[in-house]
Amino acid sequence: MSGEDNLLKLVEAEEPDENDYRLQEQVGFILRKAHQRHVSIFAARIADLTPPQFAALAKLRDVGETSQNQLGTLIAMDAATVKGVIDRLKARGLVELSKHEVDKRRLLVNLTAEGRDAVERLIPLAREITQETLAPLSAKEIATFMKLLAKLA
Amino acid sequence: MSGEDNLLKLVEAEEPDENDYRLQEQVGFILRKAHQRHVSIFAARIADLTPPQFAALAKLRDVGETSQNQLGTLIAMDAATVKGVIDRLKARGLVELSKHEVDKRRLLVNLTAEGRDAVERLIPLAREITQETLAPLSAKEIATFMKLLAKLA
DNA sequence: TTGATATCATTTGCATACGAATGAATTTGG
DNA sequence: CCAAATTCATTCGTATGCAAATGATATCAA
Repeated sequence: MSGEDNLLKLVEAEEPDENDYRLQEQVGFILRKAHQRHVSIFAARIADLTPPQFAALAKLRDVGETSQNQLGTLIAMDAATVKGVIDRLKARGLVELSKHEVDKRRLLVNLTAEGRDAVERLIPLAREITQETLAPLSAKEIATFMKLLAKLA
Repeated sequence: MSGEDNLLKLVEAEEPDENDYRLQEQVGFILRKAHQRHVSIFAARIADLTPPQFAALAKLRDVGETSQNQLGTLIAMDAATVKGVIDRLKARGLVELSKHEVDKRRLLVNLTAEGRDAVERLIPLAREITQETLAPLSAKEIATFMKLLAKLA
């Protein structure tokens, strides 16, 4: 092997082939597909609610009445997005809105009785959705995956 | 401990506490957040193109001219979505459309010279985006994570 | 106290994302 | 060969998701 060959190999090893970019192997692309698959599984099991809508209801069940903005922070939605989600839940009678007595900027959100019933009814299905999403992995793999995924999120 | 206590424990063990559903630990919720983080990193490095738009360009670079539908399959977008993406790329002169000579249903998509230049220029940035997205993980963790994520997608 | 800042909510505009319906063209099966 | 099924593309409606601008209110600091 000549010295030039060694140099070439070295360069290739340090600077991965310019012509070789595999979209299918990029984490962003696979993350997008994995998310799509999960949403699809969700829709198959819970047809009348989207994952963000369910997230809002589940979080309200946890924390009780909160401001719209605070809820958005808790479920990772910006103000514009959370407004749309809450509007639709309100239109369906699953949440109710009220004004904060002291801080007049805040819009308080809470579950209605119907909303609470809905969450309680859906939580078992949500557990199944989680299971089905993770079904391609073994129990051990699931533990590893969830740990690493949490680091990325 | 009474027999009733034992029964209670057994039931709790089989049927995980009804009142204990933690949204923050569900794979779908974390997957959504990880995806959001990636999109945010992407936008910070490549301001004038979205991840789906870049995916279309990168895939066209790989496979050359294809039908709009086929491209959608390759980058995991349904027909309605891919149409919008291609329309916007076309409006910016990055791809060009033509009709398939034989099969008149098909709309062929290809990179323009400008589109090809853009992809080549952006691929190094895309590599950096992948790296930054995975930065919270060690090299070993990255290998593990990508293997498991691929199984889920 | 008041002027600068910060926070909360809303609105607009743009870009995925997908189900469902439609129309045109092709392929398949009898 | 021809009717049925399939494929490709488009359109419509609905739902995130985010940046940027705006207005109202609250907090902070000089």
